[in-house]
Amino acid sequence: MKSSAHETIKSKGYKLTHQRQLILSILEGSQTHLDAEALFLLAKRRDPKISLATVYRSLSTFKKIGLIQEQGFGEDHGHFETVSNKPHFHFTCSQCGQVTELRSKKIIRLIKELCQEEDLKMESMDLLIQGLCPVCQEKKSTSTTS
Amino acid sequence: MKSSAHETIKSKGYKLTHQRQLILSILEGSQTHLDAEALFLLAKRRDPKISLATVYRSLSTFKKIGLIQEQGFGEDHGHFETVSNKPHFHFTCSQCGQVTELRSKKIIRLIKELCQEEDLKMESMDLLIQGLCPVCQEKKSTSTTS
DNA sequence: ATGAAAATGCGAATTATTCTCAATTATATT
DNA sequence: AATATAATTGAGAATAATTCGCATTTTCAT
Repeated sequence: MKSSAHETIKSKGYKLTHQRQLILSILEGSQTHLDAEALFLLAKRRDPKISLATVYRSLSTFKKIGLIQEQGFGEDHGHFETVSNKPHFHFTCSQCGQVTELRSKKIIRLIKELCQEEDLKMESMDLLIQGLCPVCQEKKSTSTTS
Repeated sequence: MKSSAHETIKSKGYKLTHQRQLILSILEGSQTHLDAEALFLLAKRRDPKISLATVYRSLSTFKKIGLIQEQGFGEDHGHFETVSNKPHFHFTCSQCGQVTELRSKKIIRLIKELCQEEDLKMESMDLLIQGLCPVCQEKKSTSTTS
């Protein structure tokens, strides 16, 4: 059975400090992808003494043990989210930036097969698709510019 | 018909400077994902006067018009590559960091279908998979540490 | 060729991230 | 519950990455 993130931290020999618990809980509770600064600001509301360096250190530790992943697509600096066991696909509109979550069991299965064929043990996957959302397609076809 | 990157730059109203041509040609010629600094160093070999700021500015322009994409996965800062019409899948080993390129016509087709179902017009896709490469799986099973 | 607007190079300014080190804290052991 | 010890933290300095400001140069339409 999959143990909680807390167990994972301890099982890897890291200490379960409450700064780490706090940061983790913020990441888990957030639907958006936070960057270090945003995370720091949120964390500070619950622990005004927490340091930005600790946020960075925690993120790098979490990343090392696979609790989170960094997303750097189209952004200027790193954004983080917890790794969910359900891999998801992000469609980002190149015009308005809106993100749509997609999912497909079939595709996930095929990707897993592809990895097995190559003898790669998959831990996580993220599919990042860029293009035009329905609204922006509409806009583009309306403004009939050359 | 798809016009070349040069055409794209001009068609978007940007000037085709030779710094931009140089940077683009390096990106196109490179198989790896370069970061701004590496790109700068390479560019300097052909144009010793080029400035790092120009590299950054070009990258951001290219990104805006969709010529390149930024990859920030697992790295500390942004890496870039030209958007190819052939989407590819990256498998990154979480232990050694080695990248394996994968490809699957079937998966690409399914992803396209998925987008069509949702009325999303795809421009590019990138599948980022993380896990253990064969070598690191071997290592892990050998060192039978609790 | 000429002029206007855009892009460049340079260094300074800003932001993002990492490091150092003394003080604190989590955990295993008693 | 108290203690030892090794990891972690906070604070700010140090470093790295990115952007900005502006004088000069270049592109491109005329």
